[in-house]
Amino acid sequence: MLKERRLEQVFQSGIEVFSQKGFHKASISDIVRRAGIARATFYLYFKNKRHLLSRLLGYLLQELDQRIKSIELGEGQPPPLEQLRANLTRIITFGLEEPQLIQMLFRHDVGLDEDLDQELHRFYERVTDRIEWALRLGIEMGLVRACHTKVIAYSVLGGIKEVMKQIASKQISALDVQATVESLLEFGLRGVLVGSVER
Amino acid sequence: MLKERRLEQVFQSGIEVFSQKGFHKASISDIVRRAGIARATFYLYFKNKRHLLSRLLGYLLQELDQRIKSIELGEGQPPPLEQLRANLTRIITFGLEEPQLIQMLFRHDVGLDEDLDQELHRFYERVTDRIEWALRLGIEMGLVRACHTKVIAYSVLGGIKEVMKQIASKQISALDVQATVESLLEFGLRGVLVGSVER
Amino acid sequence: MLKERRLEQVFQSGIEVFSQKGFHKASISDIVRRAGIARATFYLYFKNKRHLLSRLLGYLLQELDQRIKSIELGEGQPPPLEQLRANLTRIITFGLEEPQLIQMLFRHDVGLDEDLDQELHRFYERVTDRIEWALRLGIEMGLVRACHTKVIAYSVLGGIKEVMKQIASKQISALDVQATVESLLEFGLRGVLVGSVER
Amino acid sequence: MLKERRLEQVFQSGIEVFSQKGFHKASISDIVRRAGIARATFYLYFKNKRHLLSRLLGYLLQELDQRIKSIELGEGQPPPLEQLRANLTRIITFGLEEPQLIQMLFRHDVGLDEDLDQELHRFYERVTDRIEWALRLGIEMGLVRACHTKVIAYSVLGGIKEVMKQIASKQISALDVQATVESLLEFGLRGVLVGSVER
DNA sequence: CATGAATGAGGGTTCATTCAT
DNA sequence: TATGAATGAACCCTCATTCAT
Repeated sequence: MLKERRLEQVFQSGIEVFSQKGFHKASISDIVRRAGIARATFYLYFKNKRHLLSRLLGYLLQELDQRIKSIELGEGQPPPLEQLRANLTRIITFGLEEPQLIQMLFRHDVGLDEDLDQELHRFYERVTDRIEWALRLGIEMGLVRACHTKVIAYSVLGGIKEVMKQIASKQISALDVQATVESLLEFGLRGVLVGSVER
Repeated sequence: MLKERRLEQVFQSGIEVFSQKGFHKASISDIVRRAGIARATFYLYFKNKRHLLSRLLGYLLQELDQRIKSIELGEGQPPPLEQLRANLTRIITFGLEEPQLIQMLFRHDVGLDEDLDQELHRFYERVTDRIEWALRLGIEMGLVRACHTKVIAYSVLGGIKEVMKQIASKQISALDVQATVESLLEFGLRGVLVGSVER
Repeated sequence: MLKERRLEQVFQSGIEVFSQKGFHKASISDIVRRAGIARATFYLYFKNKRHLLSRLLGYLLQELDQRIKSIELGEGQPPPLEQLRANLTRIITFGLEEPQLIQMLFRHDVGLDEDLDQELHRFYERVTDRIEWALRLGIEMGLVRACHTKVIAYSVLGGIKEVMKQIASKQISALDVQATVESLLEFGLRGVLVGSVER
Repeated sequence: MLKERRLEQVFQSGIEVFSQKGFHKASISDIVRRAGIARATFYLYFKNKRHLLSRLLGYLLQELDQRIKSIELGEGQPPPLEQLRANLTRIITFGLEEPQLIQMLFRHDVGLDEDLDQELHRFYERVTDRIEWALRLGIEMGLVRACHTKVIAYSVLGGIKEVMKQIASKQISALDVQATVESLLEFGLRGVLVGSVER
């Protein structure tokens, strides 16, 4: 399975180079040099430079997607709050495990390719939709205060993104995943003010 | 004042092109064509392409900075909450007034230039520092719950950034600035759960 | 008029390189080196390599077209035979004057580009159509023997092309244009056998 | 005879690809894909791409050579005219039977390789030499009018080449070989004018 | 000051050919 | 023998920047 080995090398090199230099400044030379292969070999595995980035981002989004599970209600399910906590924990943990992938993601928010832009856009919309849906559910159940769900959803998304970014760039020493998750949860649920009653 | 007129045109063109295409895909041709000047003329006003972006981002950061005033305590000052609300209102309003500048900002978060990166980084640190400082002050005053101030600060920053991004790209119909501001405030102060006591 | 000078230089270099190496083996480097300009300068004048060849062949076909005048009947016109002779003379003379253009033409008979192929095809069809038309006219007038006009037309065309090719490559020492023209005329009109009666 | 089968397949594929795309645009991939063999296998049979074309053209020239027999005089031989007619018939027939080979030939008149050019050049010279020789013989025998034999020889060659080209590309519906041959013969022998006496 | 013309460095991609199995 | 994988040389083209007027 030499071939798979090669592919893995190119993937890894791509992640490193794209996360450090960004798509435009990353040259095929950079990537193949790091992967230890010849220039033309690259094109055996990928149609072109964009194709590699597309594959990498696709993989990343998939991994993230898998870590975000919809809140399920009903008998035998953990309480919603627990499910929320689990989601956050998985995401933050992933950010710690794969900081380069996360950096790569945040360097290519927009503007590379019609298709890629779309894919990213859809991913983020999927996430905000889930958040909004959860908020609406909470409102119906009387747990969540009536609010402008769209604004709050984007706000939540943005908060998580920024924290992930800082974690990925080691600005937050988030070795203590648990504390970070709890901070985020507390903030999102009760805000910063004191005096919120305990549930 | 012909010269200033020229400069203004180039600035405007730069904003438009950079916000639409991003730095790398934006070509000098694009900019000068839109500004109605000759290629070489561009270099009379700017050392190079990055210089223009640098100037534009510098201007933007300055504008943002001006709109974020430190919370001042003491007699004769409006209550802190009011000052917070005023800050948010100014920022959101600015995002509505200058969506292209905001989009330009978010397309160049990182990776263009050592110096530019630094400048942006410093700006965001200044903002988070202020947020952290305010949080700590609130904690001391017994208004704010003890928390991981760094995580919360980034979370707040991220939330505002994301909302600004959506406003700038018209995803949020934030014609009603006030409602958006209140939503953000409520969320940040009390979170989403019901049952928070009124102060 | 420096610009025109430049253009002329590129044209000339293109003719030389294309006629010697053919389109595919000719590199932009070859052309610009010979023209004494920088690589990028080439692209100020031509969209790409094919564009240059296209322009050159277009020019050539136009020149050839101008030298082939339709046989005009009627009072005050030179006799048809004379017009025929004049056409041939102009073409052969042109081949002597511009051997490289002719060689360039014959190196790119087909297969470069859908559009270019079409253009060449149309040119040759125009020529054969004229020949056929002249033959049919001659038959109607009782001057020309009934024959398979299409086959004869292609045969005539081919004969002239081959002679031009040899002239352009100096295989035929056609310094004596007149003799060559007469030979071709005689051959086409009366064939090789003796005993053809004089008209 | 598996090997011969392989070789035959490659030959056939080469003919098809070279005749359709020409040497430069034909890729080894095209050829091996069509032949149903692996890339490297190609190089077991041929030194390189040019080698294949060389072999194919060599074969073609040989076939053509075989079909052009020198005019033999003397007792027991068919009359010269008959021999001429037979030559033409064989050539034209061959063009109908193997149009792709003919197209391949005409796409590579010149400019591929020093050696190949030479070979083609020698072939055509051999043909024109034969034609010239026949013309001179005819002149000596009083059958052929004195003329510039070289020009006429090229003219004859060119006529036949062009007609072959059109036949190979189906532009002339030469299903009726006999008529085409007679047309060519008549034209070459007596030209287009009426009034040539019968021999 | 303003400009159109000119440039060279550099990038992505292709493809004939060879290697290792 | 047969092959898929690997290679490096070469090429076209773009573009930010400078020159000469």
